[in-house]
Amino acid sequence: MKAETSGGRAPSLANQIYARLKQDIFDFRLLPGDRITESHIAERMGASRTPVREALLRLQRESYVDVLFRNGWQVKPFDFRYFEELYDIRIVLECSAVDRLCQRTRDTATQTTLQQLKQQWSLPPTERTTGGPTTCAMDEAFHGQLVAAAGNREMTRIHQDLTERLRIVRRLDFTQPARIDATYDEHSAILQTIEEGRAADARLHLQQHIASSRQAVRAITLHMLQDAHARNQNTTEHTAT
Amino acid sequence: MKAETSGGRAPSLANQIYARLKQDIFDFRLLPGDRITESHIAERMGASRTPVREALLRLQRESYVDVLFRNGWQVKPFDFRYFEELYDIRIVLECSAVDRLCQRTRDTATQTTLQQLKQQWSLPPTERTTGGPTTCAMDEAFHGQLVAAAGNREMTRIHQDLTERLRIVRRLDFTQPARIDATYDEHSAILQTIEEGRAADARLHLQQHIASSRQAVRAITLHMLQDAHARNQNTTEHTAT
DNA sequence: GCATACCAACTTGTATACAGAAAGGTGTGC
DNA sequence: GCACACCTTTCTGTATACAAGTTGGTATGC
Repeated sequence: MKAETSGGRAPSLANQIYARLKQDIFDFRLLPGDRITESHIAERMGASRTPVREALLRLQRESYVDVLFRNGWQVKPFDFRYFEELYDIRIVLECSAVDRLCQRTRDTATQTTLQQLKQQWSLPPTERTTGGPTTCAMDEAFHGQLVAAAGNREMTRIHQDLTERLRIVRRLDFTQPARIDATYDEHSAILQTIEEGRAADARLHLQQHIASSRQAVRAITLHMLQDAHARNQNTTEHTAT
Repeated sequence: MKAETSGGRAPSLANQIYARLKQDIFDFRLLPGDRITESHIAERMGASRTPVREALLRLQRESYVDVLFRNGWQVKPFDFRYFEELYDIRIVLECSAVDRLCQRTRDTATQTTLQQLKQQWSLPPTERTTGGPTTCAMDEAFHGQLVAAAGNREMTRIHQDLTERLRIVRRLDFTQPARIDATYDEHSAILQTIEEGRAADARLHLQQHIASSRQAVRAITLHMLQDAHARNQNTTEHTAT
């Protein structure tokens, strides 16, 4: 999972800066709409502009930031339609993966994967994890493994990409205990229907599962964003003068 | 369609170099497996290493090249499975788009798009274009518009990305007159079934259409590649000594 | 007091310089 | 003749210097 571009070596400065910047965006230290410059980041990270620029260009290609011609960079404003579209693509990709899995229920590798997942998600309520971040990572892994099991490596890559982009809003889904419980139940149901080869039902379960996550996230995101904005205005009063 | 990162301005050196390098790969001037260095490209393009590096990093993220740690760059070897996987993802995405269009056949915008496409593709054999590159571009546009009409901008973006990556092999499909004729017929059939709201049939038509393209391309690619390798060995005899 | 033109400070885009590391050739020991 | 070690070359990764251009403020004219 340490798939850096340089291979197994120590991550390059550019990669480190990339990760830190992304984390800053995720943790709302860099707010959507904020303006930033290469020099400031370079100074803050204790590096030169070159690796900073490389990181920013990568973040740009991943739609996290925009460059204004000779006028600095901007953290991309939140676009709810964008995230909902990503959710829809997830539904399409994962449904196709489920379809394929349903056709191959007799395949040994498929069975193994399904058994492993079942063991992880068919737990009684008392043994379930309750930590938000942990559950979030587990949920990501579940959907990722489902797609990966279908065997299309490139589709898996695209799905990982979607997962990355959605993480910023998705983890907010796992702050409510009710949603965590629902996740366990829904995952179990999905696995069960796949195992029985009922493709149509499995698709439906999956579709509803993802849709409800999307629904839950929408309200929370808006709230968090307003909160972060309020906090930001309290700490740094650059509105005066 | 001039969507450069810098906006409406003159394309930056980095973007120019990116485009030229990609064209070199497409035209088999850079063969899969070839080793290249930043300095050589910089010299050949009359620029410094900085924009060359930016272009290479972008090509790397798009799976055209790989970087070998402090040991140059390599044009990625042809991976047929990779291309077939891209074709499969196209099928999944476009089928979902067709599904959505079938649900919205009464929508005015949908009808307009369908009518436009129909006018373009429901031509008698005598009025059809026969030029390979032209037909290829038209085919790309057809499938792109189909996805775009479904309304998911992000899915449209991913589909464009797939189209870009597949172009290197896909254009080989339109060198045979029989395949061009088949394309016209198949596109007409797809549009007709969508208009009639027969989702299942439309999916089937589309699926077969893309699959046959994939099939046709496979053999041709292999042949072209061998050809290019042979030519390369004749012109540059770096095998001796 | 208002509008306009100029100027200075920043910012990105590009070029160049330097450092660390890998590969391949060369020479030496056997 | 063969193997191993060293060294030179070369290449990427990073830092720094320079060029081109935009923005915002200030001063001047009206």
